[in-house]
Amino acid sequence: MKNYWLFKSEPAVFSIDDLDASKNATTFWDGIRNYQARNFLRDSIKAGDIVFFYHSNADPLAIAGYCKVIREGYPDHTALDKTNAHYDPASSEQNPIWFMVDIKLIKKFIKPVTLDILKRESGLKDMKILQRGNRLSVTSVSKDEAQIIMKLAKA
DNA sequence: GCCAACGTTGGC
DNA sequence: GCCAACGTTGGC
Repeated sequence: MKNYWLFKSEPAVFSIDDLDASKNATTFWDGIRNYQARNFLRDSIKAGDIVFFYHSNADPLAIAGYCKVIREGYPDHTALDKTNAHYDPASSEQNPIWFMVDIKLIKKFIKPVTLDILKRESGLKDMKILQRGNRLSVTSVSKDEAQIIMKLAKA
């Protein structure tokens, strides 16, 4: 069964346009250093799942498009790279702590679905991203929520 | 730039 | 194992 997710990214660091410009519009989602998000990446996110791409710390704050998971969880090699900002000395090739998936851009929304719009939609009031204080950068999205978001993107 | 919320760290 | 201190996130 196909599941839905939402990944946050600061466009100043990596935007949906950066993804669009990547080879095959595909990237590995590296640098996640939070255990709850790691567990999703390692255990729950499956090939074929849909990922909404959210721009945080941005203008506008919005879901900018969506992607498809084309490779399931595998070790995040940036954790082993001493020169990388996300280097973690506790991780090793034998015992990787951090994981990532590969995603491919499917569609960049013509009109991004802004946070304001999401907030006004009663069917989305339980979305993780709308909960006060939620900082988790990888969250699950229900099928109903996903359908509403898709509809809003076409509106 | 502010600051609330949260996860992590480390002393005890 | 508790919890205060700290660093980070991210909307405003």
